[in-house]
Amino acid sequence: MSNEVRLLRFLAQDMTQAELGKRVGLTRQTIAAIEQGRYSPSLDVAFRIAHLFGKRVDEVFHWQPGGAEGNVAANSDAG
Amino acid sequence: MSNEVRLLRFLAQDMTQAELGKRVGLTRQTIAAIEQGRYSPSLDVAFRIAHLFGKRVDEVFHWQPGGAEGNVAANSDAG
DNA sequence: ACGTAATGTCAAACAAAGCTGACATAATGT
DNA sequence: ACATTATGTCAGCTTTGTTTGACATTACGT
Repeated sequence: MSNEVRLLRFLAQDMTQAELGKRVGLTRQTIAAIEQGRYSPSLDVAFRIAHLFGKRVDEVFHWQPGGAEGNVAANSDAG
Repeated sequence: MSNEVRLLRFLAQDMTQAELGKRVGLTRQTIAAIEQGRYSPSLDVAFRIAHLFGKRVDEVFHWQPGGAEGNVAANSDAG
C-alpha cells in the first residue's frame, strides 16, 4: 500500500512531518512511518489525512488487490 | 464513523457475515463489530471490503470531521 | 564552528484491531 | 421436538498501529 502523503505535504507549502502530525493528531514518527509504508494507518487516520489535503482516501492511499479476492459487484452479467 | 456494510451485504444476494468475512479475510465476529461501528477497521480492511462491493472506501464508510481540523486544500483564497 | 530545524530510526510501552472459543437467541426446515 | 443457520456478545489472547523518549544525520543560518 503506497501513498502520496509526502508529495501532498510538499505541495502544501512544504508542510513538515511534525506540522502534519499535529494537524491530524499524530506524532511525527507516525507520519514518517506512514510515508515510508512501514504500515498502513487506521481508516480514521486515512480519512483525517485525506480530508486535510482535500482529497479522497483512494486518491491519497493506493491499494491493490493482493490475491484472489474477486469482486461481487462485477458479477451481474459475468461470462 | 458509520458504514453501509450491512446494506451492501443484503444487496449482494443476502451474503452472510460469515461469507463476507471469508471473502475479505476476516472472522464473522469482526464483520459484526464493524457493521455495528464498535470500531473502525484498518485502512487495508476498508479497501478489501469496498473493493468486494465495487465501491470506493468513502462510499462504504462515512467519516465526518470530528473537531477543529481545518482543510489545507481550501485555503488558496481564504477570507 | 556553532545552534537549530527536519528527518530517519530504534526500543519500550500502550491502545486498538482482530482472532479463538464459547454460549445465547431467533428463525427456518424436517 | 430437533437440528441447522445467522447473528449477538463476551473473555482472553495475539498482532499491529501509535506514542514517548532518545540518539544520529543532513542542511541551513549565523
